[in-house]
Formats: sequence, C-alpha cells, structure tokens
Amino acid sequence: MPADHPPTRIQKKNRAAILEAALNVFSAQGFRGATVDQIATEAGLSKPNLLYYFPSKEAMHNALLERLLDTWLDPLRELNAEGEPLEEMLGYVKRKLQMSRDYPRESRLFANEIVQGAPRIHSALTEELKTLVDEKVAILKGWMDQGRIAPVHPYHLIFSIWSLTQHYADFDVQVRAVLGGEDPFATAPEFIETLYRRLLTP
Amino acid sequence: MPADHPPTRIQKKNRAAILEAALNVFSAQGFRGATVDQIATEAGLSKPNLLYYFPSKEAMHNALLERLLDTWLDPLRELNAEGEPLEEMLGYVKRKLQMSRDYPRESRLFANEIVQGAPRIHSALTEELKTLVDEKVAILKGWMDQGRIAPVHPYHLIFSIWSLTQHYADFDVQVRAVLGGEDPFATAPEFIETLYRRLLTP
DNA sequence: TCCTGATTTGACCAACTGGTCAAAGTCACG
DNA sequence: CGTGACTTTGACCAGTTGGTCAAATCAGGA
Repeated sequence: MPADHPPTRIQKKNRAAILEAALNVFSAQGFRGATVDQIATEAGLSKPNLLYYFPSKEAMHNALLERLLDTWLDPLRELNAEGEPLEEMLGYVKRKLQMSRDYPRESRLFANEIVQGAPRIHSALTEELKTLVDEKVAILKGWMDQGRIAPVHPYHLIFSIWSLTQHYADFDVQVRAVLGGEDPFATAPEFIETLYRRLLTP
Repeated sequence: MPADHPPTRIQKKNRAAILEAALNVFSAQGFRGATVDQIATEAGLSKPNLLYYFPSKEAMHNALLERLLDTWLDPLRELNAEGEPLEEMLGYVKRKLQMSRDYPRESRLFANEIVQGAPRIHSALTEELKTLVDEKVAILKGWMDQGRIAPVHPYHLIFSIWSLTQHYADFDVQVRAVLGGEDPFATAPEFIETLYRRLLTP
C-alpha cells in the first residue's frame, strides 16, 4: 500500500477510478452483493492491484460512505436562519431534489446501507446527523413560533423532505416503470414545491 | 421435494416457518447478503431440510415477493371512486402508513429489491403495478376535474404517498436515530394527514 | 404391527470470494 | 543510465456458500 507521502499522479488517478467503480457496483448491488473482482474489472485494474490501493473491500465502502455523508448533508447545512422562512424551506427541498437527480448512485448507496440497518454508519446517524437536524429543527421551531411558517412537527417535516426527494433516486426503476416514458424530474419539482408551499404557508 | 398432493400438516408448518425466517433474513440483509444456513437456523431446520421444501434460495425469495406484491397493493385497490374524494385519499394514506408500521420487514424486502434495480420483479412493476396505478390515477383526475380535490400531478401524488409512508419502515434506523427515544408512529399520522389535507383541499 | 411414502440429516462438492505474496515490470530523478 | 521506490500481476489459499445425495428416521393408514 502507498505510503503517507503526498500521493503520486498514478495514485490519484487509480484511487479515483476505484472509488468511481466501487460506487457503481456498491450502489447497484449493496455491500454484500458487490464483489471485489467486479469493482476491479469496472475500474480497469486487476484484483490484487485494487487491494494495493485499498486494504479491503470494506475500506472502499467506508471511503465512499465517509465522503458521502458530508456532501449529503450540505443542502441542510445551507438552511439559513436569517433568510425568508418559506423560501429557505423551498430552497432546501429544491437542492435536495437536485441531489437525487444528479447523484442517484450516492443516494442508493446510502439507501442500501440504511435499509439494512446502517451497520457501518450507525454512530454517524446518532451523532453528526442528529446534531445537525436538532440544530435546524430549532430554527424551524423559531419560525413556527413567530408564525412565519405553519406549525407542523418539525422532525416529520424533515423526514418528509428526505423521503420525497430521495424516492426519485432510490426507487427510480419503480417510478419510471409507472410513469412509462415520462421523465420524473421534469414534473417532480413543481409538484413538490406546490406540496410544501401549501403545507407551510401560515 | 413434496409432491403436488394436498400439503401435509408438517409441510404447512415447515413452509410457513421457512418463509417467516426467510423474511427476517432477506429483509435485513438483502438477497445476496442472506445465507441459506442463516435462514435454516432461524427456521429451526437443517440446510438440506430447507432445500427439501424450496428448491433454491431464489425460490424462497420469489415466494416471498409474490405473496408480498399482492398485499402491498391492497390499500390502493381499496381506493373507491364512489367515496368522498378527500376522505378516500386520507384513508389510503392512513392504511399505507399502518402497513409500514405493521409490516416493516415486508417493506424493507421490497425496498431492497427496488433499490437494486428490481432484477426479479421488474415485469410486475410495468404490468400489475402500472395497470393498477393508471386505473386509480384516472379516478384522481376525475376528482380533480370536478374540483373535488386540488389539481396536482396525480402520479407524483401517489409517489409521495408511497415514499412518505414507506420511509418509516425502510429508514427506520435513521428516523429513530434522529428522533432519539420518541416513537415515530405516535406523531407521524397527524403530520401526514395535515400534509395531505392541505395539499388536496380544493 | 408393518409398510410405504414423507421427512431429516451428515458428509460432501464445486464454485466463488476476499485476500496474500513473491516476483516482475515501471517510473522518476539524480 | 542506474537505482530505489512505486506499481502490477499470476498463482495461490482458506473460508464460505449454494446445492446434492444416499442413507437413516419418522408418521400414519391398513
């Protein structure tokens, strides 16, 4: 395995190729369903060569999840207590939906992990995630107390945003099967905006 | 493998025990993550004995999915064109949420399958499922045309109900991690009813 | 009780899978 | 161009897993 010196050109290229391939495979098959050989082939490397860059299959998975959780929470971090409440919320919803459209593999990687009980990231959920959500819920409560958005259960409000937006990535096949040819992302933004506008307008 | 004669007492008992165990294991680990040995142990049988009742691991999985899809669609089937529109919709949402609470393993089994591209039930999605949804969407459109519920994209309306309700089963660990000790199902029904009442009231 | 078909299992197997290792090849820089 | 570090790989291994099979055991009707 490469030392801790600054990574060489080849290390950078191969590590990136591996993570890209691993994301494809893990998100489509889950951790247990993915094989190291599959990832290697997809990355254009041999299996021992993969394991030269990452010490184990689990290490690749961890690297992906770590990188993921951070970007995944970004849209919520941007929620600004100083902004106009309804627009802030609609902006959050919009950003979250765009993430589902632009990063469906990441969404499915996450979904796979959570559905199976989050064995590898449970602590991140109760710590990082909960902390951030609690903080933002406090903002929501403030807005509700001031009558600037309608009062609803703030945690369920956030859950609803997660589920609604991620559904389009995680259940993509089902959505497309039902819609026939129509592109879900052509019509989803308007529907979802309407939904939250009606729910939250005081 | 047992013949096609009427099933014996032992056959009934063991088949049921196997499916119950398989549901536990598949829903928690996914198809690839589950092992036949695990299912056998959970069912209190030996591995060869399992394979005496089901010819393969895949056969158990198929048996579960088949049984599942039917009951899964029941709440939607009950949507009645003759009823009062808003109450019909709220009733549907309520039934769907109760299924998530009462049958979370089934929900996760389904989620696992869909997230990974529905390799085993794709045809059921484009046929059975799509047919039923199209039929119910026609009812929704009728109600909207008559101004009895607010006009919104009917397919997205249904997707939203699926995602919102199933989220509580599929992402159970996440929901509970964020909520701390509070029981999600204590407060979810009210939130969700409020949401759809505001969205759909003309 | 005896017999026949149903049920159960220990022993086994081939394929797959994650991971190792020593040897060979390549790179970059003095 | 030589050298030491970095990179790549063929061969291999041990553990796991889905599935088989012949033999043993059991259930229940005649």
